[in-house]
Amino acid sequence: MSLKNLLTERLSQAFAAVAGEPVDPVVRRSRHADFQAEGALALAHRLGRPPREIAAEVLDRAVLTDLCSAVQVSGPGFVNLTVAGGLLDAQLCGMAADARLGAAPAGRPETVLVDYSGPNVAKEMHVGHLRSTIIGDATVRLLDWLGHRVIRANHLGDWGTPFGMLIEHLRDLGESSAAHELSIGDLDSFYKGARVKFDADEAFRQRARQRVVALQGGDPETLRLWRLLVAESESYFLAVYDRLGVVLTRQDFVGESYYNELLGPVTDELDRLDLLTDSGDAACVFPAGFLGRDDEPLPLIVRKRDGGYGYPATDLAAIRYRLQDLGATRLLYVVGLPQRQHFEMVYAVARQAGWLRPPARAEHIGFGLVLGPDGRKLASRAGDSVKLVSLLDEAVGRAGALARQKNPDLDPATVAEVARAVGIGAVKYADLSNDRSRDYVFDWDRMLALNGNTAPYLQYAHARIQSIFRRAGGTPASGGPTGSAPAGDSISVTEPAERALALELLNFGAVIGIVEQNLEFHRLAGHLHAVAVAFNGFFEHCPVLRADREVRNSRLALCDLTARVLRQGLYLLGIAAPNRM
RNA sequence: GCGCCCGUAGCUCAGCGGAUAGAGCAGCUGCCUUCUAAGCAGUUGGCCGCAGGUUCGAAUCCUGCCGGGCGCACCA
Repeated sequence: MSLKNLLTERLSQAFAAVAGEPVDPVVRRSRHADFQAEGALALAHRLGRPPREIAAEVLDRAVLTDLCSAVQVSGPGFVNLTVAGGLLDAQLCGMAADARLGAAPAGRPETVLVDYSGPNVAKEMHVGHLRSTIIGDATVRLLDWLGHRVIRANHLGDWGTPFGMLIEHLRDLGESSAAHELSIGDLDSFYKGARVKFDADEAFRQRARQRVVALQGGDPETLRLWRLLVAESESYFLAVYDRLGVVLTRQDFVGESYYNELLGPVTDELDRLDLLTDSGDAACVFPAGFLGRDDEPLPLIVRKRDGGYGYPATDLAAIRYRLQDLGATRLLYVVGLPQRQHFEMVYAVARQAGWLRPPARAEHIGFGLVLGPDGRKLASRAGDSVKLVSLLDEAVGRAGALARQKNPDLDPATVAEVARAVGIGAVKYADLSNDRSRDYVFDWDRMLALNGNTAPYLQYAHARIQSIFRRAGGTPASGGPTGSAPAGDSISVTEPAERALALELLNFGAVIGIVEQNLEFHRLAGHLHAVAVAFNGFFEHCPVLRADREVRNSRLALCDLTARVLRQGLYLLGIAAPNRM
């Protein structure tokens, strides 16, 4: 049990005795002690007694001698709690012996579907896909680690009218040269080539339209060409994901086209349920509570006037499939904030149709924009969106230059490895360390800085620990992302810097539990940063290798535990922790 | 017009009901014969957009303004 819970439990009993009813002691971390209990303040009004008097009586009745080395009433009525060293030691040892580092596995594992990344076939991946891919990846890693059954859903844009134009362009170029252009990742010029012809050439436009009809009609040759486009794009996306270090695989690609045959049946079902309204020849659902301009009810257009289906229909088919066929009880849509209303409407319809029922729920994991230094949406000098691969190349390039400059002793292979870990890690961390719902400013110098709340700072703390173990003449017991339990040396913290580090480390499990619920990864990032800060303080003030044997072993164990927390935390964010840098 | 997100130090951001609002950068000061100074320690800097309200207590909750961004029927 966590320190906070232990303290809460004991204090609850004392508070209940004083108040004559259950009271939350409200235990929090404190600047004035290790923890503080604030419950007396809230109680004062109800009991009509001064809060300090209540706090004093609570302390009188509370059994805390085995948990705290000092307790004190302070300020207007806070109870300040200093955790006993022995308790810290025991907690640290327990944590060190736990492969999960004190993070509770899911109490009730469920099937979670995460919809993220979602690039468009035959189009370049750009910064617009960055956040969804990174946040989705972290979501998948965390929930999977906690023992949930996680289904990764990469909802590719692989269907729709643009494919008429793209397939015709493919035929014009010839399959082999088109495939070549696509396989080298030059999707931009392929798409633009098609676009230019479509805009300028009436004959091409005609062919494109007919091709759309053929595609929707299931013409075998058209489908073959379409599959070629999709397959080439998928290969390209996989290369980008590999570079990014994202766990998406080809099996996770379930594009919009997958739902084509479900569109009719879903529409029929909505009709049977009497949810469908004919509105100007379009088949619409009007979920309650959604109003558009001029206060008219806002429709979700299931079938367009021309008989075609748009993305609302696909999203409805997908949500039904995910709930009914895949059995997901938690649906996470990692999609930009602007689409908030659209998804709220989809969920509302799914609820009205009876598909989305508790305990199943759907959540929009929305996020803001990536801004350039000018405070506007990040764009290239030419004004168009920045290719994701060029962004990653630059990240690795900059990190490599920094690595060579800061640590000239590294051999080229290590530099390459460090450059990748640091460069890609910096980009991901810059994203995940900010509140999802806000826009954030993309700034190379800041995200690659060794100071502050950055990936390199955390990675550096980890590398310093590994350096200690190299010099100690042995490798730390832990190796993988989760690691195994260390040698079993007992930990004993005495110095203030050790205590500060211990208190941060012991917070890991609670933070994981919170992020499991709200998927606010900046809280995990903030925790890891606090751990790294505490470690660097410890590193400065508490020699490890020069200490006497007993202290040395204890500190080595503390170092290993710190490394494991950093490594596991970074792993959950999708970031590598190199052993040297 | 309606709805959503956001206004915290010069800059980039935490904090989202509790004690004197915290980091990093930028500025100023110290610390490398000692486990990676890619570090540490110190210091300067804030009517928490404005105004009401709720509360023993508000940056945090409610209401109304002001400012910025984004959505709101057949493109995804």
